[in-house]
Amino acid sequence: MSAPTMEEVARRANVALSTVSYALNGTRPVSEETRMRIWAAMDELGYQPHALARGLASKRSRIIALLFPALSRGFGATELEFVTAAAEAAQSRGYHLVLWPMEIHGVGDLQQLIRQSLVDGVLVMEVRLNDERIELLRRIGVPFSIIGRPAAPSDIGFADIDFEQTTRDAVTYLVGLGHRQIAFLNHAEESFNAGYGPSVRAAAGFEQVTRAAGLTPISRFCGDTALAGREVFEELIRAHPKVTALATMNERATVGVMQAAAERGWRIPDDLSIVSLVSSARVAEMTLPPLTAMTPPSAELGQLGVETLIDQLEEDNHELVQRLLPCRLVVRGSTGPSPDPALRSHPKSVPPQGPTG
Amino acid sequence: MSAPTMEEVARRANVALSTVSYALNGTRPVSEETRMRIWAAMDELGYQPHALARGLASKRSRIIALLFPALSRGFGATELEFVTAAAEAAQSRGYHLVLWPMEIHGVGDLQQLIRQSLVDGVLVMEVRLNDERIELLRRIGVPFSIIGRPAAPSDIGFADIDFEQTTRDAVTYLVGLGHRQIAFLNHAEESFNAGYGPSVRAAAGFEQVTRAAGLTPISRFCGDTALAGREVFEELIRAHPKVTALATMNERATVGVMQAAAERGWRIPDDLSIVSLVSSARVAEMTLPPLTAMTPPSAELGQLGVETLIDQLEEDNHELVQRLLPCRLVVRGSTGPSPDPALRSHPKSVPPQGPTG
DNA sequence: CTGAAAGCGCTAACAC
DNA sequence: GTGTTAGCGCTTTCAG
Repeated sequence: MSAPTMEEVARRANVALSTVSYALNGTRPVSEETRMRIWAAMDELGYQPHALARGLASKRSRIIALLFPALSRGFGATELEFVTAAAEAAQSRGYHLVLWPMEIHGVGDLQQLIRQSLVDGVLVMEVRLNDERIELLRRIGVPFSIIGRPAAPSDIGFADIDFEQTTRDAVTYLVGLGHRQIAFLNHAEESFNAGYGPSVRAAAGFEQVTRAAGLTPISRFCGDTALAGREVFEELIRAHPKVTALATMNERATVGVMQAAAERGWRIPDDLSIVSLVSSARVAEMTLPPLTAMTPPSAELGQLGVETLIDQLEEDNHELVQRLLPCRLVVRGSTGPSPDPALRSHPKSVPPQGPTG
Repeated sequence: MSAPTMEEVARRANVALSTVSYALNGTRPVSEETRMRIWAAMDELGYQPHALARGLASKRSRIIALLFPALSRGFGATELEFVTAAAEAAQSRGYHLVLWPMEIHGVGDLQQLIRQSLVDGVLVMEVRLNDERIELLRRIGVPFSIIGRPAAPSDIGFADIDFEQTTRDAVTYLVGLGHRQIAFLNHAEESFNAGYGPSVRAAAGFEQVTRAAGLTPISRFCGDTALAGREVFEELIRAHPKVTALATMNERATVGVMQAAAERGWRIPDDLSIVSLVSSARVAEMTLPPLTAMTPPSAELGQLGVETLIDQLEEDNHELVQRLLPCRLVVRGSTGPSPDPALRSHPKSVPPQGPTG
């Protein structure tokens, strides 16, 4: 009933217990013949090494922790894909992935968890520019890699979406469609000020690309809600009536924009083009028309994050991996050639109408 | 630098190593005074028990595995919320949650994983009516609990959405709005035939409630894509032109329905009401109008699943927990009073138009 | 190339 | 109440 141990394997193969260990781990050469006998014994018994015992003796648990902020903003299908990919990558390298949901500021808990010596390393996601967790991890000396980038990532491995490039690509695409007055709807101002990476870097990318194209950058902060989207869009259009295209950072706000546009009698993409920066297919396909979006390489990031970490754990002189991956443009129905803004209808004829009306 | 051990704590508190262990686990009474000394020593040293050593000695790792199908259909925000809740529940009971992404049929891998004695129990999600994993788990003798229900769940703990009740509630709500011709859009026929629980049970619930209300049940299978949604809806309306309300199982199909309705010139909810069965807020709010939906109790399910499992692990004579939780109705903009079907516009005037048009 | 044996840090008898 | 000690199943010296 109980699982076979290495000792039983050794007895059955007529070798010393340690020889089985060596054969299993390749830590020391073992003659072809004995190895065969050992293998045979192992699968006759259905032997699997005991993970805890192995970890205790070797001081390497082969478990890594995925640290993620509990139910935070913007946690959706994209992040799930990421988590899945991370777990699969870990598994395929013989590791396990444990989930540590945790408030960004729950640094005390983190330390406790790590002191339990359960994990060899930590993968951190949703990293802020100045993230307490990074500093703590570094101080404790646990190997870790991160998804996202802190302010000065000089000496840590990371994988991140290239938000600057993504934003540039999106705007370049809009410019290619003939749009000249392009606005950028960022996350809320608080996020930006708090140094939230996507917000800060997308803004930088937008500045660059619009200036490089000889356009005037128009941008707004906007809370991650439909209501905020409506309000900000209304204000934006009043201030810049000639805007014909929008790049948005948040899907809920995007829906608000679409509502507001519809109430104005504007059709998408005929009167207004919208490209959503960083939207998964699942979400982008929920709107009418479906959103042209920059789709994040979630699976690649998850895999890359894990690989980076494991390399670091296994190789002594590993090279530091720092990778930026841009999102892929997926054209759906929310973008089209630039209209002549002067020909669009005016808002006065359509009474404001609630989303549930 | 290296973590303090129990021995150091014992020395510092002037007690035997075992006394520290007893004080820590409450396995044996320890006098108030010594316990205080031990506690003091523990937090002066910042002691945390070594998880692997403890697990090896006690034969209980305090790790549970979450078995989930890798990137399967319908895996989204809802499931993520569930996973997060499960991880939090585990953490708050002193357990860790490891992720085991795995094909439904990768039953051999499951066995290997379990033989490693890494986990005390397994939490299975996305359970099919006849799920190979359940049978294997039972045969191996690992404690487990499940989210979802297999065909004959007589002797295993589970937590599941009450799809029958959920569907009844949704239809009852529509009936209350005056609708009399209500159609049900199930998942694809293959899912149903494969015994996919949500599909089978929601269908049963729909039958019951419509008959009880003296209505004729109208239902269709429908693939989980917008295109399928459009096609099935068109066929449905041709066959049953008086249908004024729809209950749908899948969000993508729902979007297709909304497209098709819009092309017909029908307004939602004025000409057609839609209630989405089992949609998270995040997704339901992406459409225009936002979807009235039955929102799954994801967090509760995750927590319940973990609690059920841990109870089973810790108590000897645990009672079998089998819980069904209905979804909560959240009214948004896609439902309203029943229109007079005769007054709705006819499709001929509006040319068919692609989703990206 | 192989074997013997000393731990890894803790739990749980078994003593007193 | 507390102390002593034999493992848990494996890795890894140290001897051959």
